[in-house]
Amino acid sequence: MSAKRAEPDVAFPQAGHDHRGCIADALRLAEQVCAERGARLTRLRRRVFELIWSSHAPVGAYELLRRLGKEHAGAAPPTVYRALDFLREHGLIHRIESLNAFVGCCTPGRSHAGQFLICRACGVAAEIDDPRVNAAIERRAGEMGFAVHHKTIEVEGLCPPCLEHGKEKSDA
Amino acid sequence: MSAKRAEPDVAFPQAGHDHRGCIADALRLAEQVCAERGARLTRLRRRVFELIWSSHAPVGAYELLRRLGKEHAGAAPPTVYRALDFLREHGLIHRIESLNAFVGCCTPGRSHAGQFLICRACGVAAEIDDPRVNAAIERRAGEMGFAVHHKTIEVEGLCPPCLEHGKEKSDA
DNA sequence: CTCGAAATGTTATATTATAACTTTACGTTC
DNA sequence: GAACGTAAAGTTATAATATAACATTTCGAG
Repeated sequence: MSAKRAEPDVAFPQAGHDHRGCIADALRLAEQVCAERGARLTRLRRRVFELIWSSHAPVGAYELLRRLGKEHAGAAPPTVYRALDFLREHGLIHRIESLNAFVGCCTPGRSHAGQFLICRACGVAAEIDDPRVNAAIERRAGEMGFAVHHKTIEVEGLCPPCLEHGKEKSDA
Repeated sequence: MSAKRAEPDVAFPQAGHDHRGCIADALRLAEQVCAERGARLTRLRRRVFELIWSSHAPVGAYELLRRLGKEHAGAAPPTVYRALDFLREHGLIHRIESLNAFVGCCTPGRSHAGQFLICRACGVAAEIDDPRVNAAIERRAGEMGFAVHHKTIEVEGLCPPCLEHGKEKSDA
């Protein structure tokens, strides 16, 4: 289904990358994670997961609801939020606090600092998990006697393709 | 009015610190910044600013509205949001994305990466501006060809006093 | 098959934020 | 100091995001 992704997909996708493959890979990983944990990736949860993965740009809960509603009668806000809660509990997606939106996790089961570079032109969020950034934060926190529980690192700016083409608001 | 703060107040306040002094200092700095910029720190804006500074814990817009409402007839959401917009434009406060809340800036006019350590027990947010954290992020972004525009760095955990006393939900 | 727990459906509402238009305040010019 | 223009604040309505609470359905374990 997919030839790419020998390594975690941490870069910004090139135009015309094999996105069908991204989705398939993500779904396969999600199934694997859920199987290991005995978590039930139901039809609804899987569908929400696919909708989130339909692009590399974070999606809002109500946008998911709109997309879901067309095929799923009786979908209401709790429908979506519960699926999102499940997916987050199992590390399959992340919430982008600065956008009130959700994006697929490229490395479920792995580290998980939750660091993102987010393009303000195309909306794409690239998950990075830079050990130097983590170390710098842990170090400073340690110096101040602060016990770190969770980090939110969201960097807004322009991704390489958008910098080059000077384009606005397309999608990936 | 205040003896403390020869240096920016970047640490977690000790119990019983001179908070009146914090407010007075913040207000003085804000007046200075506004004067330099020809910005009008009106009575309303000043009052919202004081309310934000009434603690070191970020405050929600509607909480500000409730506090304001007791003394300011006809206060409505736009009243507060417009004041918040003004204060943010001039770098006098920060928005904490992960809390949908606002907190005073300790170093208006200065650098401004907007990095916070936020205690999940007492709610206090300490603004740090760690050059190593900044450098690590800039470096990674540079390697990826990403042009950084704005960083959101919010670290949740336990501050030293709360770690020691194992206490919950007081305030500063 | 039955039971119990987990998932989902359903209705209502809380919380956060902004749009759009009106009125008031206030500095500037004459 | 009167007239004007702009910035600020008032006012009403509504958009966008999120959760509470209870009913029903699904589904696997036994």
